[in-house]
Amino acid sequence: MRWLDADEERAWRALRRMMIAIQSRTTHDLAAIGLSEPDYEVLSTLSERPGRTSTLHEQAAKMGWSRSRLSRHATRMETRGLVRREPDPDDGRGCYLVLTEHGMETLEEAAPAHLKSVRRHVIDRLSPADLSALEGIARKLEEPA
Amino acid sequence: MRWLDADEERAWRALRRMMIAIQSRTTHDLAAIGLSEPDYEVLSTLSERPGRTSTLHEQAAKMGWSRSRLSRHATRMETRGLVRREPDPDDGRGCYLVLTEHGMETLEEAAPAHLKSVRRHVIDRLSPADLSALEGIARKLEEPA
DNA sequence: GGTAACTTGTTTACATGTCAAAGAAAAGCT
DNA sequence: AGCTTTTCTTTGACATGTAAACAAGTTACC
Repeated sequence: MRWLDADEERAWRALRRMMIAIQSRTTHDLAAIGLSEPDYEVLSTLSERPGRTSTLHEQAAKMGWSRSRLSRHATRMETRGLVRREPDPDDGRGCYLVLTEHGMETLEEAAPAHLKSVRRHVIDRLSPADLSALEGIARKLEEPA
Repeated sequence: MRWLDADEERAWRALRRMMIAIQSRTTHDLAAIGLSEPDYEVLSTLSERPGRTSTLHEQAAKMGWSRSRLSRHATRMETRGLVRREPDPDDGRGCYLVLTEHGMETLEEAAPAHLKSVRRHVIDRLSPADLSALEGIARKLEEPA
């Protein structure tokens, strides 16, 4: 068993703290405008679809969520008027998730704030060289297996 | 409002996917030996203390948790016999959290598996140069403000 | 057509986190 | 000392995630 040497240990700890910091800061900024990170993700991925619509399972797959999670979250967002469900005429089991007008307006209001948050906490802290290095490293780490 | 250019956008997306991947993989590996990420964090930070002990609020501060969260988590870990509470003789409000023998054994069994997981998903995927660059970038991003 | 196997979305039971407020104890001030 | 404020832990109410079971619809294969 080879333990982490000092460099590896420092890098791993810094990485952990970085992930927690980014997560909590962007979440906090979004919360200030009444959305959670998952809310924002649903709204933004849905808005990129033709007709602002997608079946639940397709949407869940695209976001990497369980169907159960999306079903629950959709219900919560539905009660807030951000999305609505519609039956799928081609598949009696299925069900479309549709971004409502209110959902679209909410997203359009939230997007600049979220962008500002990402800039402030991430992008604007790094040089172009850092950013490019980070992208390369992130790609190596996100790879499956 | 300045939007993200193509490079920034790619870097941000890669970073998000990276964070999710690391999180879910290390969590998954720990779960295989019966511990959650928070469990492991409590056990390992507690084990580094003299007497394997710490007051709840000190421990919470060290981990960056709310006291409420730690109190609940400690209760759950207590029912599993991993830690136990002891009154603080110097402060009637306070309460020590003590790593039990079973908690220590569990940690000693989990540590190599967790190390292997970190190596496999992070450290061993990166060159020493990458690792050093990552540490520098992470330090910039974790900085407050 | 008929049946078995799979998909899709929901739901139940539970794990885990948050916030706010309660209760007890300590510290600070006069 | 006496009173107020703070600190520490816990708890109630609730938000949100998972895994497994379920009902209903679709598909595959004979």
